[in-house]
Amino acid sequence: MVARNKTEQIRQHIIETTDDLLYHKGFNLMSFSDIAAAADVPRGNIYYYFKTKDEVLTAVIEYRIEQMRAMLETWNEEIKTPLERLKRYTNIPVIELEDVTRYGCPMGSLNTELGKSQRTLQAVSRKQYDTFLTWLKKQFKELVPDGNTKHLAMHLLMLTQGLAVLAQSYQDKSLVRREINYIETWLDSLV
Amino acid sequence: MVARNKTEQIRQHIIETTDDLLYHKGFNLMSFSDIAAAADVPRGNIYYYFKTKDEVLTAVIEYRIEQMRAMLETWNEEIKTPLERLKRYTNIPVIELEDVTRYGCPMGSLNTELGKSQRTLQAVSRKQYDTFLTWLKKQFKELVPDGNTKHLAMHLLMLTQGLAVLAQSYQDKSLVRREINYIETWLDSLV
DNA sequence: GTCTATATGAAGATAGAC
DNA sequence: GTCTATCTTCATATAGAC
Repeated sequence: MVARNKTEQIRQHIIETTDDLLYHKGFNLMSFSDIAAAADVPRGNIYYYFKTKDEVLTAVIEYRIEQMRAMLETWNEEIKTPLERLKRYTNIPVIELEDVTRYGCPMGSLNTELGKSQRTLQAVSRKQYDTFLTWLKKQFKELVPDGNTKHLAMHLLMLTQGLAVLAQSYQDKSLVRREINYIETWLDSLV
Repeated sequence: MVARNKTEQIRQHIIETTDDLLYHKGFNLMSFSDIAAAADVPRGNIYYYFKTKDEVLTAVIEYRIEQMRAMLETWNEEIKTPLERLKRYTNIPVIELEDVTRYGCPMGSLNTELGKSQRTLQAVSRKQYDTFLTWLKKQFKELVPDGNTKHLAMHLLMLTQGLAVLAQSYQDKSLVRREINYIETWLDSLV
């Protein structure tokens, strides 16, 4: 989605700065004041672009999913084998090591927060998982045609989520590297 | 810790009702009004027992850890082999299936929430993990004396955390059962 | 010790001047 | 379209009557 006029540009700018803010503070501790300050837009103006905080969240999730799809599309083109593609996915926490050990997984931490008592919003957030899962299933289907691709995709996602939770809790980078190695070994064993 | 006088009894009662509340709503969405209502204590009275919300949290975590220690002590006495003890731990999510699929892991979800921008409180919450990890290390030490018990304990904890995150996100009970089976197979393979 | 009333601040959201 | 001033609500926290 390309921002056309000025309103669209500012709206897009708010979405992009709020993306980080949401990751760093979580949804419930992220206020409109925070959003306005981060985007450098006057406090009351945010309401011209978004009616409610829920609407901001939805827009940010949509933006994230667009980014993810573009990334996965690039991987599809540039990485030739499903095994290497799965390893590329697996290595996200290593590449994002600083952020993962500090703030956890952007998808997982948000889902966990919203799942308690904001399930409508959690359903929105969960679409991030869905996007990855669909792609992961395709890769597993290519890698092990006879396997249960749904379970395999879920399993891999689960491993990365558990690792992100503990990596953040203990600020432990070596745990990330170690567990990612295990996952790669497991992927190799499937071929 | 046994509640002696009436003040101690009420304080203890507040802690126990807040334990569930914290699990179901999370820390930042749990208000003093919620706490007072759940414990059936007049709103302002809570401040007679706890000066701040942080203090309530600390008391609840201490209570949880007491409970955990008692539970682990019972397991030590009643379950004879380290393998069976580790499987007993592993099966917590199956036994707590309704809660885990609805609210996630009480330790993990709290750690994730507090880890964003309340790291002092997160350090308090993390002691829950520490308590389990210490016990898990002991069991692995007995099971595989030559293994890296610290890594094994972390790995097992990580698996249960990942499973809780996804189980809650998708409200998926079969995922819990399936993944617990994998973990048990893995434990068996270590012997 | 117990409870009510209230102070204080920050949140989400809105009205309306420019 | 842009921004300020403000409304309302609800949060944590306190003062002080009983």
